[in-house]
Amino acid sequence: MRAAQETFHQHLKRLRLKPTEQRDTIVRSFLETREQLSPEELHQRMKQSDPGIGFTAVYRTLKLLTACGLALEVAFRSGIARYEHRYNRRNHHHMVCTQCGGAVEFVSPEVDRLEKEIGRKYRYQPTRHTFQIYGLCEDCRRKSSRRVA
Amino acid sequence: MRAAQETFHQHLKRLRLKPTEQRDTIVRSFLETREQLSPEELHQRMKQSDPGIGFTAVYRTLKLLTACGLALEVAFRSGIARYEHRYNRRNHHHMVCTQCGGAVEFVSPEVDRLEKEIGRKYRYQPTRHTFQIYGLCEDCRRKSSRRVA
DNA sequence: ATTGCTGCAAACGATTTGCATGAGG
DNA sequence: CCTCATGCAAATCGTTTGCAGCAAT
Repeated sequence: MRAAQETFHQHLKRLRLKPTEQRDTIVRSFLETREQLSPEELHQRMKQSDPGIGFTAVYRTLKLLTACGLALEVAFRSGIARYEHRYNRRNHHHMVCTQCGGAVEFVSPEVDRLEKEIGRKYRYQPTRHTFQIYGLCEDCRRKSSRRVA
Repeated sequence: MRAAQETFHQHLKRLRLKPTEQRDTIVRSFLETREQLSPEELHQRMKQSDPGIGFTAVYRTLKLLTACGLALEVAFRSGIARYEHRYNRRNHHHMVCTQCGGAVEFVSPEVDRLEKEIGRKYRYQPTRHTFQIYGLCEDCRRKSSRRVA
């Protein structure tokens, strides 16, 4: 956590931006949360630590976090951005339930291998990828089959 | 193509909706196009076949096409929806250049295998997935290294 | 002092919806 | 006829930006 904050401050310094109370509050809130958050949710979550903080700061800080690699955008539904932090987190992916919106994480080294392999083949320099599986989770499957019966 | 239109009409019938001139025009235009299209682009493309068609019909028809499995949403940049048709198309993925926005297609049977495997493991019933690789294409890499030199 | 930061509200772009009119069964 | 579809314009949603005042160097 210390280290991540350090990374963030380095990034600010590089861009000649200023470390401020609000930015630190937002970053701390963000790093503390294990799940993915929409800007909206993060903003809500911060009402406790500092009720005065506005959307603007949240959006701008998430952008900074993404730029320095501490946050990753994972778009589950198009039109709503979601972010998750990259600090102390294994490289993983999500399987998302299209009914209830819940998600489970899974790890698959093969996907990283594929990224490199395909990149080489088409002469791209790959920097990142998205991989998400959509479907019905067990609970929702049960519920929907019950509805039919 | 015939078959795809048939699928679409079946879907309309199921929902007690009406097959109309405009819907058919939009579907035809969409199926004829091999690349992914944003609703905006599809709307433009139809100015030729029927200049009177509005955004609304395009958006609504794309939604219907997605619902009956003929269209797939592939979100390259968040905030702009893009659709590609699933008719007579191998299951493929995209590698997208973050600089110029260009994309190449690639096919990887492993990804489909992974979908099933992970689904089984976590007791999901997977229906689809997204997999995209982002990076720099050869041209853009050359250009950006030249700029440094 | 200077430069950048903030929250607010207005602006924005993509998508959706309400409504009066027009087309399909 | 009755229902649904259409195009338009207005509404909406998430996100971005301009601005006047505040805070950090």
